[in-house]
Amino acid sequence: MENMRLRFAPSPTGALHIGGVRTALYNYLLARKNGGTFILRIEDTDQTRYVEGAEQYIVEALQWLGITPDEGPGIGGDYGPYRQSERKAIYLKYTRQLIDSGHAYYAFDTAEELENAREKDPTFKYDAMVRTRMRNSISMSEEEVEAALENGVPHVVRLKVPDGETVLFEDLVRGEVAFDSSELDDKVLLKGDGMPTYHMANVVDDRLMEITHVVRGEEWLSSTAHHVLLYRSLGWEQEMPAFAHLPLILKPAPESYLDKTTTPEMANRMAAEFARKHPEHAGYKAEAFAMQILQDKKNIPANLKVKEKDPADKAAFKAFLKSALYGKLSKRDGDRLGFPVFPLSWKGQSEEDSFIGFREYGFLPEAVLNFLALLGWNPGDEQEMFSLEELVGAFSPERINKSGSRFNIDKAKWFNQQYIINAEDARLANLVRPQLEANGHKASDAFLKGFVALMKERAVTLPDFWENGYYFFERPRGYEEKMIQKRWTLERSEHFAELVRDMEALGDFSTDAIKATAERFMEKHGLKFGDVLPMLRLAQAGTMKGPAIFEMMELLGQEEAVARLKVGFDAFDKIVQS
RNA sequence: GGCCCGUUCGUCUAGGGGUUAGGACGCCAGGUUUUCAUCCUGGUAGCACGGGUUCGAAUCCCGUACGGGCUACCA
Repeated sequence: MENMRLRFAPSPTGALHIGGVRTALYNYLLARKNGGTFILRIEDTDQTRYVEGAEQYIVEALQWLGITPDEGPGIGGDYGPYRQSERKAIYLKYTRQLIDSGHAYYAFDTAEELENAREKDPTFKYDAMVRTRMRNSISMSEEEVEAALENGVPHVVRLKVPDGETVLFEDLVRGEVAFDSSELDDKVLLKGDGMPTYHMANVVDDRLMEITHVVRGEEWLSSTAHHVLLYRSLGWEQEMPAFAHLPLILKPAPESYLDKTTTPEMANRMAAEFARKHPEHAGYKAEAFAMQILQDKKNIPANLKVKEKDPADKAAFKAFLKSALYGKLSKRDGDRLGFPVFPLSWKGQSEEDSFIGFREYGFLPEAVLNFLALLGWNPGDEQEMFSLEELVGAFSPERINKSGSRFNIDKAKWFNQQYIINAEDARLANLVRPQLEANGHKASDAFLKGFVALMKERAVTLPDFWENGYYFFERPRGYEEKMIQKRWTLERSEHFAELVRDMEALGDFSTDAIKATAERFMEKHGLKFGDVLPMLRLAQAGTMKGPAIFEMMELLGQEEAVARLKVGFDAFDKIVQS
């Protein structure tokens, strides 16, 4: 298709959720794949939910991931402005057009009146049936309406949804979707404060910005019928964009994070949260029941069926547990489960509203991208590793899945490990340097590059470099005693003193030379690799885990490596003596 | 409750009338490695259920169950 134009249209209400990032990614991929345009549009029509810094966050997050818009606020483009708050006059114009053409009407019902109506009848819907008995320009006389408008009576504008029509549209992911217009309510188009609702602003902007494809989350599927009606009423049915509704990202499967130790903890947390959120059920001891359900993991879904005969407390707790365990991935899940669900860290007004991001957790952007791309889409072959460029080439909306996918942090970590292993040493060195500095260390570029080269196969996230390899920068904090008790004797200690002298005398402290020295030593005293190398390792690192010991010693340098041998072997003596 | 969408190993998924139901993560075992990790080999585990259509159904149809979304002057 020529001139394909797609947009990512987030609302600046806080940190951009990982699901939003995926929506942005899919829009970007589709646009790039077809040589089209990718637009960033800020949907800031809700003044009450506007959050300072959220727009900046969105821009930064997309930038970190390399999902760069062609048009947008701060970028420019021929279809601006790209913030909806700056387009008020435009929405007003089209709202008037809808009123004039009889597709929309003024409604003067107050929020309280509507609330009351809903309280009386929970199924209340502002539709063709009820609009004739509400206070609006359909039920009122022309004079009454004019007077109300002139007197500044607060009002909204609603879409006049036709009765008894079938609204059909083609979804790129789901195929044909049908709604009976009698089921649809008269959605508010223009709010009391003069701002448009999502529905109005979205449709108007998509048309004016000549958007050809709307790719968005499944939560919009239900209101798409309204949008189709809006396009029709505005006379834009021919230019209506194609729709693709993405499946949701769901919470991780409880089976993946619950084990013997976390289950009681989780049960207590769930019970506490339930008590906090539902004071009406205070006194109900939920812990025991939560344990019972969580322990029998395989049966969670079946068990969670809420039966009417259950006592109210139990039924309410079951329903609560179900949504806490399954359902859409939420902001709080990150903290609760100990991994990020946001691209970047976000510092909100409170602790409650602050979250760690993938970047700060130690993920590489390409790993996040790769993981996210495959959550709800697949190329149809068995390729798993994709660069952004490769994704552009392989992407096709037809291959987007219909059902929601559970977030799986283990898979994300695996991708990250793969990308770390394949990353350039110089790049990793720069990413790791801040951690050293935070711990009061400095290192040369050459040393750092050597360090990451030795450690990168052992790092899943960036902080692992420091946490598992701190001993490259400071002396071991202690020595794992088990191997020392097993292999070290005072008799051997005397032999090892000889090895220290040999190492100290070495003119060329290269890996090969160190190795040759160690081998000569072993041969002379009838020792095996297993007798000597663990001792060298422990003296250098304090732990049995780590990279190749001779290479490690070369990187540390002769002076430091030999010093560590001396200090270490002395310590070993004390350990076996005590 | 109503409307809409969905359901293949624990998870992400391929497969869309005849397949030993394939791959990846995880887990387990073995190999390589002085250790850990990487890497390699193998294993574990799945078509929600009930009807139908058909010679034959994971695949098509209907129903049920389950899951999700929407049901605001929020997006």
